[in-house]
Amino acid sequence: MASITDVARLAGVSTATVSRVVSLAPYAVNPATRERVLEAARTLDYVPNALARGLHKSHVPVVGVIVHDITDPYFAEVVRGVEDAASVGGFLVITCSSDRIAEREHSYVRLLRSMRASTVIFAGSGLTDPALNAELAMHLNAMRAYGAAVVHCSPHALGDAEIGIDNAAAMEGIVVALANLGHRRIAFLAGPASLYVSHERLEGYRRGLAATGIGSDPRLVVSTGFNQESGALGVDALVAAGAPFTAICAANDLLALGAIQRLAELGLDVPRDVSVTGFDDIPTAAMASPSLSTVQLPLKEIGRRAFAFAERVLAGETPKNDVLPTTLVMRGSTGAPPAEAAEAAAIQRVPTAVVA
Amino acid sequence: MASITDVARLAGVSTATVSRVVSLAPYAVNPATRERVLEAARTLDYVPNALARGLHKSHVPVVGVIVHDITDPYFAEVVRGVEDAASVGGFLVITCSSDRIAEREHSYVRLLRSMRASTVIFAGSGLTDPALNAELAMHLNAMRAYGAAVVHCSPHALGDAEIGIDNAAAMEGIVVALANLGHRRIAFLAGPASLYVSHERLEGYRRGLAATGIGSDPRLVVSTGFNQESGALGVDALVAAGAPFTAICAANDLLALGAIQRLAELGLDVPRDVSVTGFDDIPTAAMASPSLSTVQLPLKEIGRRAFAFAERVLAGETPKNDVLPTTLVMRGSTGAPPAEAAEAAAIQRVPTAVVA
DNA sequence: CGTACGATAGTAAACGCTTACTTGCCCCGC
DNA sequence: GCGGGGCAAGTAAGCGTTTACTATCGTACG
Repeated sequence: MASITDVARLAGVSTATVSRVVSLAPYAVNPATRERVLEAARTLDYVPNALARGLHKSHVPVVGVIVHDITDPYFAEVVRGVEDAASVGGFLVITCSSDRIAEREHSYVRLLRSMRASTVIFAGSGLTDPALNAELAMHLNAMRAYGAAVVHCSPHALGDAEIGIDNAAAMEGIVVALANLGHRRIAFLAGPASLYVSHERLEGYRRGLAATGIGSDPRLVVSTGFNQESGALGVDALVAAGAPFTAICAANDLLALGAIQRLAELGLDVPRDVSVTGFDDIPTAAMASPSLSTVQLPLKEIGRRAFAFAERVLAGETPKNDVLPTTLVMRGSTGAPPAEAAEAAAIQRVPTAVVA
Repeated sequence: MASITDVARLAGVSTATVSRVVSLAPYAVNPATRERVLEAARTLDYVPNALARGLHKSHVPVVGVIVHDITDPYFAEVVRGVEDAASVGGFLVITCSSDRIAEREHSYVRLLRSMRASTVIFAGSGLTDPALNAELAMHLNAMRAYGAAVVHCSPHALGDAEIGIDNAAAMEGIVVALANLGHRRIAFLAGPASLYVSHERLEGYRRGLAATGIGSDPRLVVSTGFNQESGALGVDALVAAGAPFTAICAANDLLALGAIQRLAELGLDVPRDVSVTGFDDIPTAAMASPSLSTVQLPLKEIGRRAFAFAERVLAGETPKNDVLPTTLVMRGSTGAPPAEAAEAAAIQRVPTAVVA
């Protein structure tokens, strides 16, 4: 492994000169000398040591992205966006799947700090865990102290996302759309209460109800996980609660997909018997059947912007926070509620199916 | 940012002692002293600088995973497996989406090398690009020279995967299964010819045909991309080729899913008119409709094993290569071929649909 | 003709940590 | 009583870069 010293020796110059040419420093180097250095570097297959460079500069061109689970298409998209933006500047992207476990999130951030990552992006929502958030704050401040940038793509303990979307407004929109279709009994699969984003989306659901004059029924709101299985479980909980409903509004797509699956198992047709909506518009949403009505988030763009934001912070600027637009996309999983009689029939059918 | 010097000063010991306790070195340190050091470290919120440590050790606990696209569930699963295994040892995982572009792959590996990553795992198949492979070989050798481990999860230019599956055998199995269902005209969506894995799967297809005494028809094999859109395009190509078929065997799930979609648009029912099979068993495969018959790969396990393999290499051992088992899972997208008449009808219907 | 300045290149001091070597003690056995 | 051995801790030499200072050489200018 050739080092800068070897290159310097071969080119017959000092290491300072080599450094100046290979690191593209804004320092005048005689073109002839420069060429000689480049030639030597090529001959020796010299690749600068980023660690040594980082040791000196106090941080390395690495951005850590904390996600809940890279296997969740939502996060995969965001990470891809970050990667695309980061790679043009020669930054590497570290993904950290926390599984929403405070301890894992904390230890990942610590690791990122020990690596002197130049930026950490929280792709998912923050956890409502005071102990974690205190620890986190310490690490993040230490990171900022050595010059790192910190970006959130979702609400978190310390406030709003630097790059985000208006969760409440979007959710309100989809509830209103459901109401416009004629639904009055709209259930809500709320996601984990331990996530800030769940609260925002629930708030949007409530606002949607209020905006359309629909009274809220606590039996129609169930707290869940954030994956497909939770969607199925959520439907079971709703059925067990006993309050009739003609639509299910889920806090994310995975939940909605799971709900549709369970509904089918219960013999209920979507959207004939029950309409279902998601949130996020992950790639699968469009290709599921029925295709899912949902709110489309510019996931990749969020990732790209998050990195761009960090880049500006690293450059010493103080960029403004950004709220990206979302768009409602109504597909096959929503329709008018069944006629009064049909509705009653559908509801009655449920208990039977559950027993079966 | 407290450094080891600060801790040493506060604890009233030398930096050597601090290093010995915080780096868990196998060196006797008086328990009382150790406690004093730990206490000082805690007070100062000291986190060791991994760069400095790595500069000395010649590599850092970072593993780079080269994938084709992190957004592809196949790779997301593998990466997650690597991450799970890596995180227990305090390793960080860098994901690099190459999009199967030689230049990107090359530049990612170079970046990983400059960061002195301790291991690089190629999750996807190698590209059949001589220039790239030569460059790659250089970097990989340099990395091995500083102590890094290199692992492949798919066939590549230099040989078999250290951790892999038997692509040909698995593909042969699914073709045989189709033949057992009664299919004799089985088309193949082959994936990109630029990937080694495509060749292996094609080979399996051929073996399956041979094993069941079905003659091969070149019009039934079409080279494609590796994503959903390519699957749709593949169906179009097959239709254009004009040779009748009752089943489509795709080189991966995404392709199969795209094919099913296109088939539906052409008015063909799966599996009544055409059976379709995939390969990989990504999460979506089971929840698509019809659910996809495919070959299940232990994706996460592959990731875990790949890291475990690397870990052993780093420890100086020479682990054996591993071929993981795959399992055929027949679901809703496959069935018996249509009766002779129905088959003829289905084939006849195609051209019309294409025109429409 | 002396000087100051621009253009280049070199010197050497960090950056934070690990570790081979050295030092200082204390205790044991002859 | 003293040499030797073992435990603890310290010293200091790197690891590969960057960069603030210096140094050198012409040359243009007063």
